[in-house]
Amino acid sequence: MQLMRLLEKHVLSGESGPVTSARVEQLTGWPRDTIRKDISCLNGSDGGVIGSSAGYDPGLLIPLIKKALGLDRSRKFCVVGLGRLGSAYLNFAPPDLGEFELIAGFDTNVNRVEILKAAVPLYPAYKIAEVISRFRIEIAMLCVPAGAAQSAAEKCVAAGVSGILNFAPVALRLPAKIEVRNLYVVDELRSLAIQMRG
Amino acid sequence: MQLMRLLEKHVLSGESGPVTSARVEQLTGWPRDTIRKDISCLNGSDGGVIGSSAGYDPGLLIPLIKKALGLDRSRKFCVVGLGRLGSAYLNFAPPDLGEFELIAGFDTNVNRVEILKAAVPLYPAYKIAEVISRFRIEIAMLCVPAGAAQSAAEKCVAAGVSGILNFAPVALRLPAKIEVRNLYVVDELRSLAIQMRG
DNA sequence: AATTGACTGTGAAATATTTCACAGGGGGAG
DNA sequence: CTCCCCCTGTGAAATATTTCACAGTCAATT
Repeated sequence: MQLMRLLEKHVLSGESGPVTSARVEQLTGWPRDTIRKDISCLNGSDGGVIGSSAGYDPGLLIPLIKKALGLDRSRKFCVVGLGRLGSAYLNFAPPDLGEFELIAGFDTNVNRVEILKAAVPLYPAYKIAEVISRFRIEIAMLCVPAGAAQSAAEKCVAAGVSGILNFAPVALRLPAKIEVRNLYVVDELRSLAIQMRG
Repeated sequence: MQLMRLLEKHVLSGESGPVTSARVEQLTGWPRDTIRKDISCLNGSDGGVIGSSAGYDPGLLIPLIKKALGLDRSRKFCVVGLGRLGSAYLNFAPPDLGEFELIAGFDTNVNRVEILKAAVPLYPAYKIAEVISRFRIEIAMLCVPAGAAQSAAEKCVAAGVSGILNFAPVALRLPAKIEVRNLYVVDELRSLAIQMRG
């Protein structure tokens, strides 16, 4: 009932025309029954129905999914730590604008801030508080080294960020109301290895 | 029953002495009951038991989890595409050796291959087949641009790779026996936003 | 205009997972 | 030595999810 959150991306994958549950199964590996069941949750209780005998119209389906998941408004985010990982994401453009908006990049190394080129302004780390609160940035992508992660996260939170995408292999300790999502590459390798064992 | 795959990392998080299910709950947010239940699956049918009234001994628990999940042997992997993202992971050292072993890096840009410094040998892309099969590399971290992902993946697979960690925002089409794990940053942002909506 | 085929919608059945509740058991304090 | 408290282990109950089966619908084709 909630995997449909991930559905979107694949449906978006550059195809046009209606999408069938069977096609989504091909693309994602999730059973078509589950997909239909999930999508059917979006059907209005008034009997309004999304799919037709031709499948689903992405132009109709995707906005509905987004609304259901609360992804129907833009959120501002920033990149903290402009090492290789962080700077890789500076050039990252979300596929359709209006969902997430990259506002700024930060690094303690003033040289980097001055030298790097990016489509958004870069600031030295001491301006984190100011910039985050000025622009009302909601999300921080944390790309700093493990040792710096906790304190950088705390700064962001103090400045008003309420969600963190954490690339540092560290379990952050933050107030419970702050949402954290960890992207540990080792864990992804592990998960992959487990799938492969099957 | 299978979330214990993710358990490891947090238990590993640099503490010594026994770990209780309540502590794991603090660290991970997963309910302690679930954790106990999951771990109890590892208990021998002969009545042998892992935990004690003090909690779990990580030195005992972790190897058991690894064995249960098939993570008790080393797997070789390589990085394909040495742009900012790929080169970021060249310096990436898995926390405990013996689980994953980085063997090589590849890039189509011969300059990069020559200039970049890394702890492992770097090769031009045309050597992918040779190197992967020579070293029997099992996993490829795919860090190439979206447009190059499909063909790079096919090369790796043809050379013998059976698992791919895909960082390119593209749905790869590969034989079903190949395990693919996609790391789409946008999707992670989305998941985070959904959690935040709660 | 009727027939065929492919697709969705959805209750009901089958599974899987999570939560509960409580029976041990061990360690430390007194 | 005994009591107390905090732990695990685990069946059973409560939920949640997935799978099934099939009725209903649209579109294209003859």
